[in-house]
Amino acid sequence: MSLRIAFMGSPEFAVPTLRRLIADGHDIACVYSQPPRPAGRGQALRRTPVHEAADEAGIEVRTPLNFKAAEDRDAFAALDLDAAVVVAYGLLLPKAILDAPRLGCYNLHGSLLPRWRGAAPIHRAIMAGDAETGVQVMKMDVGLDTGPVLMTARTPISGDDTLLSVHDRLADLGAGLMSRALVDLEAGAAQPQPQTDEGVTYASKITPDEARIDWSKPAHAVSAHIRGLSPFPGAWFECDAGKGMVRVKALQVRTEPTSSSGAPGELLDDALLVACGEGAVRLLRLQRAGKGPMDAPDFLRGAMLSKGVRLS
RNA sequence: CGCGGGAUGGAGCAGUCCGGUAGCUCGUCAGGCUCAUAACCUGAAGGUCAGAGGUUCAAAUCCUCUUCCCGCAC
Repeated sequence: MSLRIAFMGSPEFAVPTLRRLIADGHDIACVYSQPPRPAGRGQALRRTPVHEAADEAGIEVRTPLNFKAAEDRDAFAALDLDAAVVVAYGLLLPKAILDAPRLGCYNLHGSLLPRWRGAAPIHRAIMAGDAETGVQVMKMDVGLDTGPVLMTARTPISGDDTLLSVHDRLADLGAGLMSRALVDLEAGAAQPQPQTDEGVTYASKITPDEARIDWSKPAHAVSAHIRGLSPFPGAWFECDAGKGMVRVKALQVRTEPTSSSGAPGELLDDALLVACGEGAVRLLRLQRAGKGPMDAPDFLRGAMLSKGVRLS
């Protein structure tokens, strides 16, 4: 009861699935991941989380830049696979790769397709205020997240959810989902359903300038924006907390009904209730540049931010 | 050696430029007030100022090195 597979993935999101497939007893012939790159402070070369997990498990790791070279394609074909499992690998796979495994290549994607095809589906779903999202196992074709869907797991997005909470939930759900999908595949019971043509949206990468908070948007939109980017890369604003303008990330937030009104960004009380274009949000957890994350009461002890101050 | 900020009682900060008694807002503990309280009043405990070396009559503060944390960029 096991398949010979290659696992292709890079970030933390993919790790639970890799671990699950190892635990399921599949024959993981090889792990593919993005090559180690200079990253973080100090620019040290860093392996991807999937790379590290594979090393721990003693599985061979390959890190080709792409599959344009014939030798990389041949090396993949030579693995003689039943299937390849792809989770946030970071490369579009050419047809030669997709066709190499006996049963094809299967992708775990963090949205309810065809909504949020592409790079940042979880961020985008929360930022857009979606009430629900999920993970799906899809048989890959040459398009960007366009293949037919085998299995779906759904989860609601609450007003307290952040990128982190939804990310972790989907990563766990996804591991179980992929595990079951492989069982079906092995049994020949999988029935891929083509995606609909309606409701297609694309989840482009988050750019630095769109992480800045726009207080003139309605409260629910400000909240969704903050939560969709928390804790990484972090939605931010600037304010003068006593020593000049400082950059501050908002990590957790709650919309709150308010009778008072103010200019967008204005503090409506002494506990970080911020006026938005419509309604208000209360900041619950924040992090200013150079400091660690902290809850609002701690933040307020050190920062002189009282009613009437304007955040920008 | 990519750029930058930081380490001060349990928490968050000021003090560092211009060396000279360890401060603030909270928390904790004790007592008081109150029908009562996370409110209020009074008092107390709690710090080798990240570590090491140097300068000095004297270092949280100036100089050198080390460790750890974080923001940006990637």
